Amino acid sequence: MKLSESEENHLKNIYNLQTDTSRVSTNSLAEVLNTSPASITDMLKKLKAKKLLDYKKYYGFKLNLLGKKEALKIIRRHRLWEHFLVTKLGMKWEKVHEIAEELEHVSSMELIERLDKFLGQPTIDPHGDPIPDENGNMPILNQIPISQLRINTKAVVSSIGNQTNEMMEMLNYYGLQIGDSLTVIKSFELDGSLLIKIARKQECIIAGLAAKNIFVYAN
Amino acid sequence: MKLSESEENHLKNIYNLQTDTSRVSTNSLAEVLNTSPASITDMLKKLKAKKLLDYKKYYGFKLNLLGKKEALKIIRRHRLWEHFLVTKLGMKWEKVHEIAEELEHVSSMELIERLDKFLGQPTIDPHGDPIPDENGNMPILNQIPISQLRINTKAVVSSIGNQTNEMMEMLNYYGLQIGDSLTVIKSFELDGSLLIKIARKQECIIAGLAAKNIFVYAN
DNA sequence: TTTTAATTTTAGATTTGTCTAAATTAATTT
DNA sequence: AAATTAATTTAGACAAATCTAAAATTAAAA
Repeated sequence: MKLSESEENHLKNIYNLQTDTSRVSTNSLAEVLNTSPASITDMLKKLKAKKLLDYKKYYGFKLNLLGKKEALKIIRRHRLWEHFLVTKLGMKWEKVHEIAEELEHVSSMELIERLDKFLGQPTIDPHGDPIPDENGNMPILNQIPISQLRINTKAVVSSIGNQTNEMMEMLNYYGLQIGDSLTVIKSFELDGSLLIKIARKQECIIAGLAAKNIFVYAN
Repeated sequence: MKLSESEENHLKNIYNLQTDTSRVSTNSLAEVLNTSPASITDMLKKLKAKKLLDYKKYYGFKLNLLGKKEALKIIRRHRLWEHFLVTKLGMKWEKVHEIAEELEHVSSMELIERLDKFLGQPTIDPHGDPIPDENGNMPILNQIPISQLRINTKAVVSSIGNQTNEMMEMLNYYGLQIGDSLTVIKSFELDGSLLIKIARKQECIIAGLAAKNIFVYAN
C-alpha cells in the first residue's frame, strides 16, 4: 500500500495512542500531531476509505488489522534508523528521534531488510522500545532489574517485582510509572542503591532493594 | 535555506543539465523531471524569487552561485547515501540510485557529516561520480574515455557517461563494473570500436559509441 | 521578410493537506 | 429532563505543486 508521508504520520500516532481496549479521540490525535481537529477528521475519512481504520463519527477510532500492520512497518523503520544513528554514526540517543522521523518515510523494503541485517537484527531501539520484525510482530522483551542495567543506558520500565504498598508508595513518591524511560547514572557499591534519572523529571536515588524490583526491558 | 523536496529535485536536475557556458531550456528540464513545461515555468518563478536562479523569460535559465551551492549539497547527500548502500548494505550499484533519490532529501547537517566520517570521507560514489565536500567543492578527478586510452595501458574504470538502461545492460553482459581494471588491446579505426581485456575476464569488443562513455582514471 | 513551427508562458483548474468559523452531536450538570 | 459545555464534524477557503489548453514569443523556413 502506497501512503503519503502525512498518512504515515497519522497511522503511526494513532498506533501510539490506542490501547487494546480504548479508541482514540480526534482531539488527542490533533494534539500530538500539532494540527487542528478538523484536519484530523479530514484525514480519518481518507484512512477509512483506504480500509486502514475502524471509525465511527463522533465515537472515536482505532486501527484495524491492516492499519496496525502498516503502522508497525513505519515504527520498524523508525526504530531501525534510530539504532543505526546511535550505534553506527555515534549520535546521542536524545537527538536521533527527529532525524528518524524523516528517514522512516523512505519505504524501500530491500533497504530496510538490509539495514536490519547490517545492524545485527536488533530487537530494541536506543530508547528501549522494541523493534517489530518484518512481519510486524513485536519481539517479546527480556526484562532485567535496573540493578543490572548498564550505566547510562536508557531503558523503559516494564514491571514492578514486589508490588507491596510500601513499594508502590515509594514509586508514587518518585513519580515513576510503567512505561517511563530512565537511565542509571551512578551505582553506589556500598549498598547497591542507584542514582537514576527519570525522563523529563528530576534525578533521584533508589534504594538497593527497590532497584532489584524495578524491571526494565533489556535486549 | 529550507527547500521543499520538489524544489530540491528541480535544483539538482538544473545543475546536471547546465554546463559552464550553456543555459537550460524549459523543455529539457520538463523532460528529465517528467513534468509539463508549464509546471517548470511555475517552479522557475519560485526559485528565482528565492534567488537561486538566473532566469530570463523565454531565454532559458541557470543556477547562480547560491543555487549551485544548494544543488551541490543535495548531490553530496545523494552520493554519500549511494556509497553507504553499496559499501555497507551490500546493494548492487545499479539499484541504489532510486533509494538515494529519497534519502537525499533528509537534510540534517549532522547526519550527513557523521555519515561522511562513517564512510571514511569518500571522494567518489559507486557510479564513479565525484562527491562534493561539505563546502560544495567537487574533487578534481582526471578521467578520460577508454577511446582515448593508450594501447596496452592498464586503467581503472571510474564512471559511465551515458547511464541508459541499454548501456547498463550491455556492461552487465560484459561483466564490466566501476572499479574494474582493463587494458585496450587494439583499436579498430574503421568505427572506433575497441578490443579490450577486463582483468581476470575474457577479451571483448566494445562499440565505438560505448567506448566514448566508459571513463577511466588517468594519471 | 513574412509565414510557419517550435518553445515558453499565462490562465484557469485540480489534488492534497491544511486552516478557521460555524454547525452538529454527545456528555455533563443542574 | 432540559440546559450548558465539550468534542467533533462540516463548510468554505487557501497554499503548493501539478495539469491542460490557449496565448505569446522566439526561432526557423520559405
